[in-house]
Amino acid sequence: MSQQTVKKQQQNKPSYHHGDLRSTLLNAANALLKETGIEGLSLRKLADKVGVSRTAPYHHFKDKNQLLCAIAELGFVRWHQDAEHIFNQTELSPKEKYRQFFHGYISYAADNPELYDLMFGRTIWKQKSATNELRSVAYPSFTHQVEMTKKWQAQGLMPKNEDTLRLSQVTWGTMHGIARLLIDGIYADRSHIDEMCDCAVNLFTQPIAPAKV
Amino acid sequence: MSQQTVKKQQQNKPSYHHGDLRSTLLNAANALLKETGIEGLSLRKLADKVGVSRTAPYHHFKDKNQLLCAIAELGFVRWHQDAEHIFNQTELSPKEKYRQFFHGYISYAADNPELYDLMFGRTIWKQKSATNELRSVAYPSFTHQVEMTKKWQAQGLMPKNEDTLRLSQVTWGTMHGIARLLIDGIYADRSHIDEMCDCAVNLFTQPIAPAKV
DNA sequence: AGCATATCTTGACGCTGTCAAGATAACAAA
DNA sequence: TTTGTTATCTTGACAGCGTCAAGATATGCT
Repeated sequence: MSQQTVKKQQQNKPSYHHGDLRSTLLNAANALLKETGIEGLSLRKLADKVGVSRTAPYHHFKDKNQLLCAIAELGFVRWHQDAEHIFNQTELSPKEKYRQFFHGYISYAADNPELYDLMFGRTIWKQKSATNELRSVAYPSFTHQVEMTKKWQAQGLMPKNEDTLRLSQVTWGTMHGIARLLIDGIYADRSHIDEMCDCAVNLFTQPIAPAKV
Repeated sequence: MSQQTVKKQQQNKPSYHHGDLRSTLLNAANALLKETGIEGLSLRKLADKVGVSRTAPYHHFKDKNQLLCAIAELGFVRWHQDAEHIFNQTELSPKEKYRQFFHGYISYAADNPELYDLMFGRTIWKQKSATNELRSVAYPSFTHQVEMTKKWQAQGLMPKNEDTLRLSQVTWGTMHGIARLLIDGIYADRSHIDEMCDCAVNLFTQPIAPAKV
C-alpha cells in the first residue's frame, strides 16, 4: 500500500497529496534562486512551478524566511564539503593550501552568487531571523576559520604578533568583501579576480621571516 | 507673487502644489531609510509621510530606483566630504592618515548602515540601474582610492612590488567586507571594530623597510 | 485673458506574503 | 472494517507594494 503510493508519486502521477513536497520545493527554490535572484524568488511562483497551490508550502515552511534559511543551510553544507576537500590535500604547502582556500571561497561565491547572498547577506542575518538549524551549520564556518588561522600563525605563515581572532576577522572580511563586490556587480571584471586573490594572499602571508639572511 | 507663494509653502500652509516636493521627498526618504531600512522604504509610505498622494513622487522621480539613486548620490557627496577632511590633516604621518581613513570609512558605514547598503549594495548595482548622475559621483570614489594607494606605495607605506590596482581593490575590499559584516548583522560586536581596523592597517602597511638594520 | 505646461489627484491592475476555513487523503485505533 | 484523528492541500480573502492612465488644478508665458 504505502509502497504503491510512493511509486505513484515517483511516476509523477499527480494526487491530492504530493508525498515529497518539502524536498521538491527546496530543489525548485534553488533553481528559481539561480534564475531570478533572491528578490525574484516568490512563494507563489515557486508553488506554481512545482504544481501546487499558493499556500501549500506553508505546511512545510512556517514562513518564506524559513524556506530561505533551509536553502542557506544547504549552501553551508556544500561549502563545507568544498573547503574540507581543499584542506585534505596533504601534499600541499601551508601557503599553497591557504591560497587554494582563498580562491575556493571566492569561486564558490562567484559560482553561486544568489546563494552566497542568502548565506552571508542581510536578508537573513540583519533581521536576526536565522533558524537554529541554520545557526548550527553557519557558526562552525567561522570557528573553523579561527582554528585554521591559529594553526597558520603557529606555522609561521601568518604574523604571530596579531591577535588570532582579529586576524581571522580581517582575513575573512577581505574574502567576504571581494566576494560581495563581485556578486553585487561592482567588480564586473571576473578576469582580475585571481590576481586580486593572489595579492591578498601575499599581503597576509610571509611575515617577518624570509628576508633575514 | 512668486515670493508670496514661496512664503506660504515655507509656512507649511498646504496647497495643491507643494512647491518643493523633490527635496522634501529626499529628506523624508533619508529619514525613512534610517528607520525602516531599504526594504521597508516604500513610495506609498513616503508619500503619506510627506502628505501627498501615492503617485505624486512620480513627477519628480521616474522610478523608485531613481529615488534610491538620488539618495545614494547624497551619500557619496557626504562621504567624500568626510574623506577629504581626513586627508587634509597635513600634520599627520602617512600611516596615521591611512589609519584614520580606514576607521573613518568603517565609521561612516556603521553610522549610516542603510545608506551604505544603498551606495555599495546590490539593490542598485546588481541590476545595473545606476543613473548617470550617481555614476559620476560614485566612480571617483574608487579612482581616488587608487591614486592614494599609488602615493602610499611611493611613500613606502605599502608594498611597492604589488600592482597598484590590485592592491587598491584588495584594501578597499577589506574595508568593504568589514563594513558589510558589520551592517548586515554578522559582526554584531561593534566594540571590536577598532581593533579589527588596526589589525588590517598593520597588515597592509610597513612592508619590507624597517627590519633591515 | 487665454493657453500650455507642470504638478497633483483618484482609480485601477497585477504582483506579493500570509491568514482562515474547508476539502481530501493517510494512518491509527476500535 | 469502520471510525476518528491528523497531515496535507485547496480556494477565498486581505493588506501592502510599484506603477500606469486619466482627470483636476494651479502656475507661468504669450
